[in-house]
Amino acid sequence: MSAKQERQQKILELISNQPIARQEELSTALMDVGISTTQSTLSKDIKELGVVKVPDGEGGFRYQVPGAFIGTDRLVLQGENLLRRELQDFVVGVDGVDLMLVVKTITGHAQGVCESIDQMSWPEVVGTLAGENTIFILCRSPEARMNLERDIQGQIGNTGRT
Amino acid sequence: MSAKQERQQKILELISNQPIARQEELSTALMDVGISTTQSTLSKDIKELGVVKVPDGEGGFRYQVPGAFIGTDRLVLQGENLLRRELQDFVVGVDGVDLMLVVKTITGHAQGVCESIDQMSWPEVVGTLAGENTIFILCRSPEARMNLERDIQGQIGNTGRT
DNA sequence: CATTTTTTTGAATTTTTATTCTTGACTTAG
DNA sequence: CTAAGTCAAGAATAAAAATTCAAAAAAATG
Repeated sequence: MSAKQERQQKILELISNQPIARQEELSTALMDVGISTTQSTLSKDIKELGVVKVPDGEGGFRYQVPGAFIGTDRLVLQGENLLRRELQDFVVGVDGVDLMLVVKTITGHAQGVCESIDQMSWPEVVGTLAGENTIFILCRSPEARMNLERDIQGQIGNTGRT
Repeated sequence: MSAKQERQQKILELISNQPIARQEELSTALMDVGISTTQSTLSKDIKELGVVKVPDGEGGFRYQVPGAFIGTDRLVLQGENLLRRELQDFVVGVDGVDLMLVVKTITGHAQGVCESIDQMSWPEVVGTLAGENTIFILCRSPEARMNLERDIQGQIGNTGRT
C-alpha cells in the first residue's frame, strides 16, 4: 500500500474518531501516528477523499467523512474492510431477539454502518433500518440472527471488557 | 420576515439550483436578486445554516445544503413551511398504535422529513427514527400520538383519494 | 538499465473563509 | 424619553485552505 493510501486511510480514521477542525490539527494528529506531511498535501487529500468541513453546531467546525449527509457516491474504504473498520470504531453494542438484531453505534454513525451492512448483501439479512445511533436488522430466521449477532459481537471494539 | 431570514432562505435556494463555489460568487448571485451583502455576513449565514462546501468530484467545490433535494426548481424552505411541503409531497401515509406513530414516505425521503420533524421540537415527541421510507415517532402518551397523527393526516397530500 | 512519463510532495503564494471589533438599528425597562 | 441591552451588519484583519510551481520519487517504456 502506498504512502498516500495509508495516509488517506488514516485521515478517515482520525476524523471519524475525534473532532478535527483544521488541517494543521490533522497534520499534528498524523504526526502522532508517525505520518509526517504538510498542509498542502492534506488539502489535496481532503479534496480527493471528499471529506467536508461542517459547522458542528456549537460555534466550531469539524471535518467529516462524506456520506453522512451529502450524497457523494465516493467510498474510500470498501466492502469488508470498511465494515470491519466501522464495526471496530463505531459500534458500541449488539443485541437481538427473535428475528430482529439491534446494533447500537456512537451517535451519528448508524447510517454509515448500515450502508456498509447493506453493501455486503448478506443472505441472512432481510432488511435494515438505521437511525442516528441504532440499526434494526431483520433477519431471515432466529438462527441467522444469532449467527450474525455472534459475528458482529466478535468484531466490535473490546474496550469495555472486564 | 427579517432581512436576515430572507437572505438565508435565498442562499439555500441559490445553492440548491446552481453550483456556487465561493462566498463571493454567492454574494454576486444575491446581488442579482436584489440582496446586497458582504462576504463576512455570508460566512456567518453559512455557518448558521449548516451549509457545507463539498468537493464536487471534478476538481472544484460547491456549497450544499445538508439534506437538500436538488434538481428541482422548487424553493428550499425552512421550519414549518418546509415541513408542510414535505408532508404534502413526500408522506404517503400515517398510522400508529399506543405510543408509536409510523409515518411512511416515498422512498429516500424519510430522513429529510424526520429531520424537519426533529427541528420542530414538538413536546409530544420523545424520539424519532427514520429509515429510507419509514419514520418511527415515539410519543409521550397515546393522546399525544393521536393528536400528532391527526395533525399530520390533515396535512398530507390527498392525491390518491377515490 | 537508462530514459521518458507520470505521480506525489512540500514550500511559497494566492485565494478564500472566519473572526474581531465597531457601529447603528431596534427593544425593553424604568 | 432615556438608558441599557440585544442583534444584525460590514470593514478590516487574522486564520485557514487551495493552488501553483518546481523538484523528487515512482512507474512505465524501449
